[in-house]
Amino acid sequence: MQSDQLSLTFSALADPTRRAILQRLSEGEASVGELTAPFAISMPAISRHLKVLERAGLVVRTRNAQWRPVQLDATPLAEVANWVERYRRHWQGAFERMDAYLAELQKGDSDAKH
Amino acid sequence: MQSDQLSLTFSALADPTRRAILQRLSEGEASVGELTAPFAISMPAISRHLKVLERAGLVVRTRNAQWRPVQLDATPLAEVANWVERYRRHWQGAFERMDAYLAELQKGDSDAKH
DNA sequence: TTCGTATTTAACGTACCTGTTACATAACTG
DNA sequence: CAGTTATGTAACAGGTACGTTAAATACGAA
Repeated sequence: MQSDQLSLTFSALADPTRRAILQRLSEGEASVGELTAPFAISMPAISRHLKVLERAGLVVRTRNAQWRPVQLDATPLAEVANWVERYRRHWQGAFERMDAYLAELQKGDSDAKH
Repeated sequence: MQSDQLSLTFSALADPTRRAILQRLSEGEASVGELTAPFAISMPAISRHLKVLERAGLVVRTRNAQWRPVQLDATPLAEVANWVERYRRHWQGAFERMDAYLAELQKGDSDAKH
């Protein structure tokens, strides 16, 4: 019951096979067979992954004779980038605190040596 | 069977309730009860959402008497930002093509009028 | 210790996810 | 048309996700 675009996109991206498919497609369109080859799973399984990606708007499928070339459509990723950017200051803050902590450790360390 | 960090993070983010929890936590730590209040679901349900977020490394839980304050840890989002950035040129490309298409439509339009 | 508050865990139901194999469909090819 | 190739759908199984209510646990206070 999660039909909003962002949820759809995130759950599509949650599967490593689907992310690998997107990466492959970032180098150019491919047929279902070509997309299946690198994986140890059956073509129907890939076909379903493509269906998920299509539903999330991450790929588009055209038709060329008996092939159904698949193309990347990265548009929904803009929304993801947008969403995650709102948290940038938080993780940067965390990294800075980590740096400070490490520096503090270092300091305590050299203190202890004297 | 998806144990890599990125998959864990994406699936944690795939749920709107969990994203809302993160947003709330971005304003400061909160107890489980405080996190439950805005939602129409039970506290056990929220507790399990927190477990998912914790497993993904997105929150940390401490202890304060009978409360278990929850804090945001946005660190895993850095990896998400990193991942999605690799596709920026693709969605920007798509937007540009869209612009070009609209411009073309516009042009054809005014041509037709003359 | 006993009670009240905060939270987690247990047990359960329902639905979805992801893979499989077998079969169906679509389009080219002779 | 009959055969081949490419892909999708059906039916099934096992695991996971997410919600519920009831019971257990942890801690503070009287």
